[in-house]
Amino acid sequence: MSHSEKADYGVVSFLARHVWLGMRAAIEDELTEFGLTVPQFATLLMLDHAPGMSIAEVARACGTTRQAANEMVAGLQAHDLVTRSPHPTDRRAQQLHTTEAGRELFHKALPAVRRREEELEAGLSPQLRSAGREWMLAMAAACVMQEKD
Amino acid sequence: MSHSEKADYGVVSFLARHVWLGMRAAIEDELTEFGLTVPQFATLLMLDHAPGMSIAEVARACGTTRQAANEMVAGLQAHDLVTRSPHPTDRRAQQLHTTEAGRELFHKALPAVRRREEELEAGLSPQLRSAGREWMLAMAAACVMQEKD
DNA sequence: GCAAACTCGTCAGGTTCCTGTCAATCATGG
DNA sequence: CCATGATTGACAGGAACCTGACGAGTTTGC
Repeated sequence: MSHSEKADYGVVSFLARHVWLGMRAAIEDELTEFGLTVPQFATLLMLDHAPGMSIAEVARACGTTRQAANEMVAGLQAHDLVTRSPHPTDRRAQQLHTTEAGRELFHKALPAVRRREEELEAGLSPQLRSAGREWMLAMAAACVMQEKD
Repeated sequence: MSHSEKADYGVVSFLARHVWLGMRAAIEDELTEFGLTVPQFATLLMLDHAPGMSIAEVARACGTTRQAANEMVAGLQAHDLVTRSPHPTDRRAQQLHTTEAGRELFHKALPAVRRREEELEAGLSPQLRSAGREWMLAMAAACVMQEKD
């Protein structure tokens, strides 16, 4: 009761952390029914919108490292959900593509995740939901600004 | 440029994750000058507002496990920033208290963290900042609701 | 009063992720 | 044209965290 409302007193970062942890637990609960982990789902989300990404690009988009992304993609590859193929022009990089099974599983999992997120936001007004997204987009942009100092 | 603005397309959870990661990197950068890690600072924050908390209470407040909190407190204890003392009534629990050095270090680190957070929010209107907090508080509350199902 | 259920701190084991490094490859500037 | 720097994927090693379990202690319900 008190550990989530006043514990982060005055430190916005920890409030953001609690939101992320809570939402991750929610979508993790949905994804287990599809045999996917949260990072794996994130990778499928990226590859669905931008096929042919490399490991490094996925890592940057997910906010993790190349190694973690590499192991995660290996897991997806073991389940025949994605494929690695040599990049046509860059001989260092590998193109990642979702398989037919990967796309099918992803498009079944995505609605479940979206629905769960909407359930969490059910009690909020459209204005507040929009403002929350606006605030997060602005903060994310401000955070990437500071990285290049 | 594009990896933080459209990558989370439609999935709010990942947007929240990027915000948390960015803000954590920011305050982590400030805390290294004081020799503190982010979880250690979080623990000092909790203990400053509620002295005498137990390990388990700190773990719940920080959104982590008893073991992680235990090891973290051991680190703080090694630097003489907190003390463990037996609980007066509950013989299982241990009371955690900040030492004088712990309070002094914390009250030097807290303004640095606050200032860094304000810098990140510098370009936002007061209304948007307030709305962001309101959205996160509501989401955190909704997430703890779902946990007891 | 007492047994069952719960919570405390702790230990062991395993998983996940990160840092640091490497050869290979691409990009950039003189 | 070529040297320097940056990037990609991979490899080791370690740090941080979690799950599962345990004895000890407390709370709850009958």
